[in-house]
Amino acid sequence: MSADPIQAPAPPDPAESGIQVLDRVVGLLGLLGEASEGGAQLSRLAAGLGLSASTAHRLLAALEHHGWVERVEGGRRYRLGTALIGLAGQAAEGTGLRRLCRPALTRLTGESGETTFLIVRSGLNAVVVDRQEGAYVIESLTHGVGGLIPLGVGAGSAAILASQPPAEIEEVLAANGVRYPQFGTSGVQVRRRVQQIQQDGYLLSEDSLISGLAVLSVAIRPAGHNVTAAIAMNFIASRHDQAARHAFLGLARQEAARIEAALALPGSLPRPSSIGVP
Amino acid sequence: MSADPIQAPAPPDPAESGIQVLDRVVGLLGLLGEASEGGAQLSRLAAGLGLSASTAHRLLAALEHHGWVERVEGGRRYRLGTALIGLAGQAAEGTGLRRLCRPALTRLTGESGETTFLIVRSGLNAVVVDRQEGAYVIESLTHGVGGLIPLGVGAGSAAILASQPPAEIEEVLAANGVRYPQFGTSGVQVRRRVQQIQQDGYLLSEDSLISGLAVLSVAIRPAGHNVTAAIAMNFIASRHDQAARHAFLGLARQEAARIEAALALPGSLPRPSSIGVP
DNA sequence: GTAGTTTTTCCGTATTATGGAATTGTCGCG
DNA sequence: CGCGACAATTCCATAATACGGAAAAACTAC
Repeated sequence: MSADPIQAPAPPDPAESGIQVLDRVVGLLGLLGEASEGGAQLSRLAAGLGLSASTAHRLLAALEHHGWVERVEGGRRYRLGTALIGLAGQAAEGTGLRRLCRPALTRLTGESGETTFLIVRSGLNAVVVDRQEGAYVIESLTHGVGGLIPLGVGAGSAAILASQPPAEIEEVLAANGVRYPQFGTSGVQVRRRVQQIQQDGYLLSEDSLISGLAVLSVAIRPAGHNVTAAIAMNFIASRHDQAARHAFLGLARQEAARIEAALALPGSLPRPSSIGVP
Repeated sequence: MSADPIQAPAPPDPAESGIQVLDRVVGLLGLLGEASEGGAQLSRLAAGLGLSASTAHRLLAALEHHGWVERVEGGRRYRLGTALIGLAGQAAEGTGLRRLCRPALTRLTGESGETTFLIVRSGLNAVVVDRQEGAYVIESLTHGVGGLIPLGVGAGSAAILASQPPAEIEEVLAANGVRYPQFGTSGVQVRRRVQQIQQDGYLLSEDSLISGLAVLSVAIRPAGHNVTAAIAMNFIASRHDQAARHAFLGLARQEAARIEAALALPGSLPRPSSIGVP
């Protein structure tokens, strides 16, 4: 017999890691993240992952014990816990990138009065690591720190994608293809934009997903490291003329260059201080 | 024999949850969070938790697979991964509190030019859920979004503690007692401050941990819910006189009241929109 | 070039998580 | 107000899972 009739040759599910408890926990947290507002109920979660109710319950209880999951006021529904926020803070600080870039973001927001973002790659997504609010809050910009965006969608995210090696770009495009339509774009569009960025070294676009909103982004590509991050700005198109926008672009490129230079020096990342507590 | 000589009666470690893989993962991530900058190496992590090297390796590999852990450039050291940042963003948005409070923070920062924080309880800690940067960046304020502070230390954190039921307060004070000295304070001081807040309903202090830095905080105590959050402001004392500080306090109390009112209405939390992507 | 340390892989074992079944709790409807 | 249906929780025997010792490989230091 050429094929073993009983033992299927272990189909390697890309979502599995070798430790199922972890896979399941990750799955649960993922579902909880999607579940909006009122939280998710046990049975849905269990069904969503193909778990028995008892297993789901046991895992959730353990997660709750660690503060990774909370029960919504009423008592019966689950939601992501605040302990995760703390972990993430440490993760964001971990590379030191946020600390290094914050002054740049502050300066950019100060000069322009617009909202600036620091964005980093995370697998197939880009994640907002820091954000400085501009003078005018743009209502539709709901992506705060921790916001996830498919790699390629949006200015900063596209800039990061554009600075990946070609093979990597193709992989991402293939993997994210199905998600693009949900975000009002397409693989073709993303590819075009990426090429544009590779050519120019930046993105400055008047016609973002939201009409009247201009976007701008510059990738941060330090020499030695492979941190691929980007600085992005979103602003109301009508508030500035083309000259002003190009001025902002210049500032952003300057800040990016400064950060790249700082990263080139070993030990450049400033150390944290533990006092000064709100 | 009165005591069983072999089977110790399962000493219930408060850090254990019933699922050891999870406990160990939490432990690993905790250590990784403390490990600064260059990351942590496998052997230290394993030793820190009393694990065999192989177990630690297997767990870390699985975590890396999920993006919860990354390997620092060189290749051999570990650090927290960006996927956690994404999770946290969802956690922070989960309650809807951040979305609800952001306009308030923006207004407060706009009026005062100072940095404002939204802080929420997380177990024995308070965690910074949102932060709006003031016009002047105060260098020593390193606590960005996700920053962890022992409950009772710092203005916002103390305000949250003060709004807990008395028994709870005692528990927290007992548990956190040993940590206070590390943060330049003491259980006695914290208790005094908490009583002050309970009496006044707010905290306005000129003598924070950092000289020349004034702090201000107001708890958010919605009627039905038990969300205990706080708004805090840190500002340079010399930039304002006492009258101005009291004006800011008034604004903050007003915003807190507005938020409490909004929380009282069911369905008050605004829904997220998925467009508007940096 | 060699000795020592750290990381990674392998694999038999027993500890651990599993899920079916039973119990308790909660909600909706007659 | 009480019954029926559904969801959550607890219990427990089972086997699948994660464990860690040992050996190999990779890397560092000397």
